[in-house]
Formats: sequence, C-alpha cells, structure tokens
Amino acid sequence: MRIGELAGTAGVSVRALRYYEEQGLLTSERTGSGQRTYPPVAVDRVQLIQQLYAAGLTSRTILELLPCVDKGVSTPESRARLAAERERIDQQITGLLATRDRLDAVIAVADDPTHPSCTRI
Amino acid sequence: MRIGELAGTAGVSVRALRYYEEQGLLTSERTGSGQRTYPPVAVDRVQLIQQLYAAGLTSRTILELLPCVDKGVSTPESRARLAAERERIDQQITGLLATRDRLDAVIAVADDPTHPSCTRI
DNA sequence: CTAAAACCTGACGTTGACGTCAGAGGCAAG
DNA sequence: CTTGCCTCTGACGTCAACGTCAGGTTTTAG
Repeated sequence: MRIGELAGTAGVSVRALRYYEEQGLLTSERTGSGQRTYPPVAVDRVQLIQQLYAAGLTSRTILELLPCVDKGVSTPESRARLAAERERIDQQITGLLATRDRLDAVIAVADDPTHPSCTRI
Repeated sequence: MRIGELAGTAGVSVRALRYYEEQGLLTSERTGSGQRTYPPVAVDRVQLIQQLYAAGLTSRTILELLPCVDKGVSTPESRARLAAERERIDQQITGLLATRDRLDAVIAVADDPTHPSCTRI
C-alpha cells in the first residue's frame, strides 16, 4: 500500500508517517519512481507508535524500545528504560485516577445546586 | 509568602507562577514595592493547577473550570466542559492501562531469556 | 491524452508551558 | 553602606510532533 492508504487506514496524517520514517520508527520500500510502499502490517506498527506517543514517550525513547517490542532484543539499558517508562506510566495512571475522582466531585456539586458543600467559603 | 517560597513549597518554578498569574489561574497581592504576596492556601491552588495540567487540560480550559472547583458555580457550558474533560481523562486512563499491559508483556520477554519468543543475541 | 489526484523533497510555521537573559529595583545582614 | 540574594517587567528562546506551503513528478480516471 502507498502512504495515503496507510495514513487513512491507521488514522494519522501523511505528514506524520513521513515524520515517523525520518525519526527511524517506520521503514518503507520505494518504487522505481521513489514512492513509499508499505506492507499491511505497517498499520499495526503505526498504531503502536501512536499508542506510545499517547503514553508520553518521545520519538527517541520509542526508537530505543522498538527493538525490544519487535524482536525481544534487549540490553541492560533497554530493560532499565522499559522499567522506567512503565513506572512513569503507572504514576501517570495514578495521577489521572485522582484527578478523575476530583473532577467527579466537582461535577457532583455542579450538577446538584442543593448540595451541602455549595455553602462553603 | 513571597513568590520564591511559594515556588519552593509547591515544587514549581518562579517563572511558572508568574505564567499562571498571566493566564488568570492564580492571583496575588502586591506589596507597596510591587512584589507578589500569597496566602498559604496558594500552595494548594498551585498543586491543583499542576494536577490539571498533568491531566492534559490547557490553561484556557482550567481557567473555565476553576470557578466550578472554587465556588461550585456552574453554567450549562461549564458542566458540559467538565463532563467532556472527565470523559477525555477516562479514555486516557483506558489507553494508558492498555499501554502498560503491553509494556509489561514486552518486559516479561526482555527479562526472561528462556522465553520462547526470544531469539536474542 | 489530459486533467485531477496523489506523491516527492525541502523548508518554514505552529502551539503550549514554560526557560532564560537583560536591566533595574528591593531587602535583610554584617 | 554595600554585598548578595530576591524580585520585577519585558522579551526572545526552546522543544516535539507535526501543519502547511512551494514547486515539481507520478499515478490514475475518464
């Protein structure tokens, strides 16, 4: 498949795909005229990249960890990095749970004008 | 307290505090010479702001929602915004849980050389 | 064959939450 | 008094993940 189809299927922009390649996260074959060609499995790869971005990892970190994900290849450094990122995500989840609870409390008050805590201050 | 002490106590930079004030998220009294002064409760306010930033809210959104948190004041718009942000955070948590599980699987392979899917060097 | 649509490289623009620097004034200690 | 840290305003710098535009080539539909 070509870049436009991959972009549409994976739900990202064409620009993003070229950026991923520039960062070394995604590879492509080229046709004789220079156009990029991808195998169907590239869709999964792109979605993995998106998932890692969404978790707050940077391009460089993803680049470091992709060999582990791809082939189970690991060095002491990459294992440490994996553990560190896992820990970071865990703390992020914990923080978000707390924030969600806090928002829930605010919503409860906002939706119920008769709520007792409306008389604070 | 002055800005340096607040920054130290709340764990943020002096620059950040001035930025929060610039965005309307934080208020301060001024001494005759123009220096900012904060009440002790400002520490909590700053930490709340940090928590909302960490949850991915923008300054503008936080500005919109602070009246709800502060005084339970709410409009139909702010209630919708609260619900939308809560939903966004919820989806973010869901995504992070999936990512964490995925990382855990990768870590399990990386940490166990005898794992079948592991063909390391 | 031709025109639209998709693709290419290269390069500058965007956004948000600050960092950092410059230049000037304020404040407690010795 | 003056030394040294804190604070002020204003303004430019940063960084990451793209967006967007220019100018040109390639592929596809009719």
